[in-house]
Amino acid sequence: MENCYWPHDAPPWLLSPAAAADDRAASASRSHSEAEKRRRDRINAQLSTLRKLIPKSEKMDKAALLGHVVDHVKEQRQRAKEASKSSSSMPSEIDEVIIDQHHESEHIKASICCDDRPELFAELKAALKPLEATILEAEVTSLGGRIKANFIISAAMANQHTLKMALTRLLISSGSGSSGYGTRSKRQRFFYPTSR
Amino acid sequence: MENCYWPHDAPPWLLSPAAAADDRAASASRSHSEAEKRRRDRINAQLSTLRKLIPKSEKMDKAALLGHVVDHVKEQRQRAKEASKSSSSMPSEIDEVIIDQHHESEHIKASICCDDRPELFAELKAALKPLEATILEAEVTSLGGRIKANFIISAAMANQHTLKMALTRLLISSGSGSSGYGTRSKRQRFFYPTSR
DNA sequence: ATGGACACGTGATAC
DNA sequence: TGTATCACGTGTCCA
Repeated sequence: MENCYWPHDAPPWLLSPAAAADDRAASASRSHSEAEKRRRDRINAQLSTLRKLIPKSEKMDKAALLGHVVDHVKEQRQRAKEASKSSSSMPSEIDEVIIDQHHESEHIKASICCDDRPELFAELKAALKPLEATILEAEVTSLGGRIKANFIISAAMANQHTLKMALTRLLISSGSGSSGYGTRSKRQRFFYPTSR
Repeated sequence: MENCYWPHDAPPWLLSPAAAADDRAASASRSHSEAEKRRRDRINAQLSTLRKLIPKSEKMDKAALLGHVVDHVKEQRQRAKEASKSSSSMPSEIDEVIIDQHHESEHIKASICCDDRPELFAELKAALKPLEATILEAEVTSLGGRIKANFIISAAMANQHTLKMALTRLLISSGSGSSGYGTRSKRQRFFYPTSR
């Protein structure tokens, strides 16, 4: 820098000829740096609000902060997945049969939710037998006399309706009380929590 | 830049005297810019992994990306809060009474989980009456014959034990089956979902 | 040509 | 001292 003769200031003996060009260049440079500062401020503002959201992130490097942010997002992702999984595995008060095929594979996700009764497992097995469907995974959760069964079944997509029919039959026979397992109180026994 | 005579190269006629200083300066400047580039790369790497985590963020500005990241974190935080709240408001199969005072305030969080029966509300009210405790909030969730009641009570901390005794008495009278509401099956009816 | 977004090199500063 | 980070101004490309 010290070796430059007139890097920024124009020589005194010529002013008018290139003065206009110099002025325009200086103005452009000024607005350019100002715009760049505004951009930096926007980024740093978001970084600052991220610091408030992440615990113990004061005194952290920018890169370290962002690293903890990615960890935080991934952790929350995992928690959400587990929460939704455990929620979907819990029986509700609503009798239902859900058939779900996805991923273009030959795996069918089936779930049934109904009142529990001793013979249910046997009936379920009998209902699935004629479909020649092999059960890949099974998860059964029972709470307070209600039962929720989630299956992953290897079967052709054409069997979806048959499967749904078979499971729905179990629902109906459950509601008729024909099993003699004992009729439970018919009053509403589920209230959604009052919000706040 | 063009006005500088020898901004980076030393003049040919003097080499030895300040050459050492110039070399050290050049080396320092090089390592400096290299270190700075490494720092930028680290930050941009985290930014890049954040882009993979946030949907539809491929064509986004850096500042816009970070903005969406803060939104994402806030949303997930809210979802986690609601999920944990709705989870804690669901009755489990375990009879329990929980008393919890926090925040150094005079608010006591109390919860009871037991079999449901018609007179439970009245018994609860009767149990709370002698404590002269005013109920600030009440949230009752009932599922499959089980009930979970969460209260926020304004009472002195000294009453915690009395409150716990009163609520535990309700648990015991529930277990004795003296209410004649009907004895439910004693076989285990709750299985935790098989992991994975 | 005008402004936006990015990477770069540099001075300042803290440990 | 060197070795980190940060903000700044600039060059450059793109719409």
